[in-house]
Amino acid sequence: MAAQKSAQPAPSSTRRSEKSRRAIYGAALALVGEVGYPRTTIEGIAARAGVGKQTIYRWWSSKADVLLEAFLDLSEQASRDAGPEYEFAIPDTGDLAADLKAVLRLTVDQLKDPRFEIPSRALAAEGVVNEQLGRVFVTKLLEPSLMLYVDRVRAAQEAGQVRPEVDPRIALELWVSPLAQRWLQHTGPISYEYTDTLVDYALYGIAPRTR
Amino acid sequence: MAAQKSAQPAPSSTRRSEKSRRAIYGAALALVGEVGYPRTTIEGIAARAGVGKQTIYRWWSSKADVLLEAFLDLSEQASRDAGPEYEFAIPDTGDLAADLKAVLRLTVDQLKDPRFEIPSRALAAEGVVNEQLGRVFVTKLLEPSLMLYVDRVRAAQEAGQVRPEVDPRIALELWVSPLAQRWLQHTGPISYEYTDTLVDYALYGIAPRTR
DNA sequence: ACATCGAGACGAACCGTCTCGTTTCATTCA
DNA sequence: TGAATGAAACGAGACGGTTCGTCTCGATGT
Repeated sequence: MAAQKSAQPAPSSTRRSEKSRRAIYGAALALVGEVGYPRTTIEGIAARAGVGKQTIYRWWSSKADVLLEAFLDLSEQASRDAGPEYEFAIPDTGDLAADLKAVLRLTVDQLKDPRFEIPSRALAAEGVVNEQLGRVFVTKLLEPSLMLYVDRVRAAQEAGQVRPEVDPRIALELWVSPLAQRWLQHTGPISYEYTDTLVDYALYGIAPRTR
Repeated sequence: MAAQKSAQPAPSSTRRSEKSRRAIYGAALALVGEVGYPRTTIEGIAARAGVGKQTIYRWWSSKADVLLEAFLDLSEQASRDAGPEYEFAIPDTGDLAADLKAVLRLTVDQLKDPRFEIPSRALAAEGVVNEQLGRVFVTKLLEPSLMLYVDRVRAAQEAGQVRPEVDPRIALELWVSPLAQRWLQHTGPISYEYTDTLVDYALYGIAPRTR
């Protein structure tokens, strides 16, 4: 379960200090939350963690890389805390619209949780400009969540609630992307009413229903 | 037409050197294109523009601010080049789906134009993390384009092609946001087929059409 | 034993501020 | 009209401060 290995680091060794690793994660997340991403420095993280700078440079390639792993660790920890065998998934009550609305409401709450907001904003921003990091961010954090929607949409297709020729991977973007963009770029407010509306539009379209 | 005034700067005066301003815009855009945003520095811009650092600090508050105005200037210039009285708008042939698909295809092309890609990526990224700049970016660049969709959707509503209770500002996000997210976060490929599909899903929904 | 550890010195790069003379330009006055 | 004037912006770059990433140090711990 543990041991994320990044691309380049891998100097070698099992002598690595677990205590330092955790202290670095904690310091990085704390600093980003307190002073923001741009003013979070490697030197600051090292000092706060009570660690030599070399210990950071030995195992990570950049500030963004440290924060990415710290955030991945936080996410894993959070999902472990949510229950030992609780696997997050989208409910299937048979009513696709209701299920999607329920999950999106949870997402809205999570997007507003300050514990997640600043680090994920920082990572998303870095990913926009740094394609390599962006791909890791998307692959490890975003894509797994999106696949849950793919599964749920496929189930709905089998239940005849979604047209069979619809591509689930594109369909999910009809509600995920608008929410993501409003959050990321501050292009509009985020509310339960908003996400409910998105689901309705996505399912039934904006054209008149009786053609 | 000229004279963008930023929020704070305003030291005073009409003695401002137009030549320096343009040289700074050019240097900023060139550097961002060549070495990327993070390695573009104020000192670098000043040197490249043949300008003293103070001249930059006098008129702009940050690297992001310089680049934002440079990009705004580039956009204005581009739309002037596109024709003296050519006002960009969404066509209205009476066929909403076709009109949207046509405009989105143009957008796809533009998103892949390297002249725009790197600076707008950099600005979008900065806007994610820097809310103040983000709002200017959204207000001055993004929102005006989105309003064109609002107008077109409203026309479609009057023509009975879109349900009257639909909120046009939310409707447009069904095709704009997915495209924006794929581009910004590299979450998927961008193609004409993709945007065509988005329009179809948005207009008619993903649920079976005959209920 | 030996690689990693905490600590911090080191030069380089930029930061943002601050003088320098120099240039530019609106105003003043011949 | 058209030279002289003076204030503000200008190019250049020195300056101290911060952070970078690299590099020694013993000390630690496995």
